[in-house]
Amino acid sequence: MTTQGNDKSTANNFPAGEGPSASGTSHAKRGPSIADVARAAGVSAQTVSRVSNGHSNVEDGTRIKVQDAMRRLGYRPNGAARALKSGQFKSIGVIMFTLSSHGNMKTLDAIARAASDSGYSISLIPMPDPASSKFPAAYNRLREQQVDGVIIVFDAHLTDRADIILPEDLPTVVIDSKPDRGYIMVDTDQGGGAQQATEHLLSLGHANVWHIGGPQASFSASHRAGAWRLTLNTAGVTPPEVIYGDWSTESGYQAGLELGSRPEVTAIFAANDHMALGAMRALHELGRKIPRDVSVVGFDDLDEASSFWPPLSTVHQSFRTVGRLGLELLLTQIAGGQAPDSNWVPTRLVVRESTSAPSTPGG
Amino acid sequence: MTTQGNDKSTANNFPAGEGPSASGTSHAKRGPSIADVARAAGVSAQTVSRVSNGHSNVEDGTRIKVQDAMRRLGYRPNGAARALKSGQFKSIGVIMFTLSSHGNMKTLDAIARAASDSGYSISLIPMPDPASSKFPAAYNRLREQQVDGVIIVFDAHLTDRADIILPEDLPTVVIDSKPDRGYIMVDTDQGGGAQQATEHLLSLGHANVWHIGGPQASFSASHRAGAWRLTLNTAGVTPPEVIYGDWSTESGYQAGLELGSRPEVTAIFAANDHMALGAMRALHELGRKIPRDVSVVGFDDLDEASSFWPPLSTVHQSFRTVGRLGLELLLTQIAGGQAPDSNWVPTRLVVRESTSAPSTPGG
DNA sequence: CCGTGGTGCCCCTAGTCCCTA
DNA sequence: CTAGGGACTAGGGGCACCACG
Repeated sequence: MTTQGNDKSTANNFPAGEGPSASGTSHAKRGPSIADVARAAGVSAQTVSRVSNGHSNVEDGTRIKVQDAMRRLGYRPNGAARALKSGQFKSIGVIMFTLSSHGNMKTLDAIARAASDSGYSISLIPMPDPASSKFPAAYNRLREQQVDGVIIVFDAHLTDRADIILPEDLPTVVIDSKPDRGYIMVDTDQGGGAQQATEHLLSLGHANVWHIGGPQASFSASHRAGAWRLTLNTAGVTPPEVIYGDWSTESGYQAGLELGSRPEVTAIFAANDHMALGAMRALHELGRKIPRDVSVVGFDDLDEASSFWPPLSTVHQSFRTVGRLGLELLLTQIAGGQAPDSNWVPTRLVVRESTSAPSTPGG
Repeated sequence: MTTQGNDKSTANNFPAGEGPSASGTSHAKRGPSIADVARAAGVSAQTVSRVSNGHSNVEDGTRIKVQDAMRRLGYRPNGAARALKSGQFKSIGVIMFTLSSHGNMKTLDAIARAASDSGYSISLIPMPDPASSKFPAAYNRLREQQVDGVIIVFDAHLTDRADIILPEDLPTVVIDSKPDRGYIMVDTDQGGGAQQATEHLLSLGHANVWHIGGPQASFSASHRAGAWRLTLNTAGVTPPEVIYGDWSTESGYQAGLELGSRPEVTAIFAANDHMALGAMRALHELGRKIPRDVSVVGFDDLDEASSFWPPLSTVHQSFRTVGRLGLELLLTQIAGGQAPDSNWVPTRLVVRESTSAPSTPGG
């Protein structure tokens, strides 16, 4: 008789007379559970579970009764309980260092959409501090949340990550241009893009191509610079010295002031659109016409690039494809499959009005 | 011998003889549980729980033993089990319509950082389709994930959302400029910003200020246009007709071509920086000097705005503050508190080089 | 053999009980 | 005797497994 429980509210008797419901957790509103639905439909909880998971061996009449009860009560399966039972949460963690960059945002967008399509949700962990010391903490937080896998988006701006160690017990995909250590990586084909840009300028008749590089410690930047150098060498041209920026428009501006003051400079390949924008501003100020006096090519193809003055010729990279592919590779791993280690997404040169043949013969 | 368990791991005998551990869920790698830690440390599971939750009544020696065992085993509390027990998952759902806008991204960044600081994680649901029909599905997915609250970021670009109904049983904050229906909202003070921009141009001596507006169905856009109109009226100036764009640089370019061809136009206030950029491109093409012939003010203060040609005077809005405040209001609700309905975050005018006094007397 | 109901367990923590100093 | 601290138990919601008609 102690646990008589003809309805739900029973199942434990309180020794002290106090009302049980007023104990602390008043704000945690719990929705209807599988048991409530079962009671309302006049079936057992297991049958409700079967309906909810689309199992086949349920009579049509029963199924309809149950679905009706679910709708009436506004039942939603409890993901936490499901995760506890199954060990899978249908959720993936995304670690990002900053959202305030065009590429990261696009990538995140693509990951989120692809995940949503696959029935996964995204748990986002921002890492304001690129210090590797904070890294394990982020990983641990994701593990606590029972994520099934992790995508790490290393920012192109991030420089020092030599000592970041990835745990091996959680499927992981890294979006970054540093293929080693045996993890799965995806990134834009930085080298291919830089080659396209450089070849474009050479084919227009420029005798040489100057390069405004990203920070030397950045892998994407060094890939771009390396391919630029190789392309020039292949064409029999001696690469001039690189002017290094830090990806910002301001650093591009500084580099532009320096290059613009040298009359032999007729073609500039900037490692990203922001620096290209800054360089163009410097060229404007120096009175050098674009593209008549100097041609400029960027890298990224920002949405605004077509509205720069003049509209910027640039290398388009598909962050969408990178994000989608990253998720795909992660799901493959989660399913226990083998994914290829290094994955490069091709770029596309977009020619606009910041490039033309040189008006004066170079050199 | 089957389950001999001479130590505490016992407590249940398996009816069928099968080994219990080998049952089916092979792919779901489960980490060490509280029981494993307890066994390793030679204490009970409850003591481990107390240590892990920082309760006070644990002897120092015991605590250290337990923490040591945790570290050795790489133990992480299981968030799903915790959520199941407590009803709170320390997780916030964020519904966004697009990440591909500067403002949304900044806002998300701010929300994510603030949430992280408060020990909450972010579950991101993208809504590619602004159709309201998809809306309940997104909400349901979040509810399944046991989120403690929801932040909805309505995109400024989104037009028709008349029939989106917010559930009442989950704390919700809306980031948008449409204060009604009794939900909690936060947004930039659109009107105040537009007023600052307009007053700036008037105070420079311009006889009138033309406006390139955002889409008419956008609340932020109509707030900005309304305040611009009111400011002109207050100054005794009859507002000219608005040229409507769709926030894109291209639409700004079109508007710029139209306004730039009219010699009486000496001052333009564009409803966002992208349209201002497009308009400036049109003015360049038409040969009208900025700011000598025409002054231009934008709205947003994009990072690149200082590198536009010329550097753009614009209204700075703090997405960071909006995001942070939104999260704060949500946490207040989750804690059962009362949050103010309408919250406006002030703007700041940033004067750069795209504005000056008119060189010729207007009109 | 199919459809249904009953039981145990996923992991954690609140509350209570019990032991020791 | 009290007080402090460790151990035990009971679910929280859902689903795999078996038993049963």
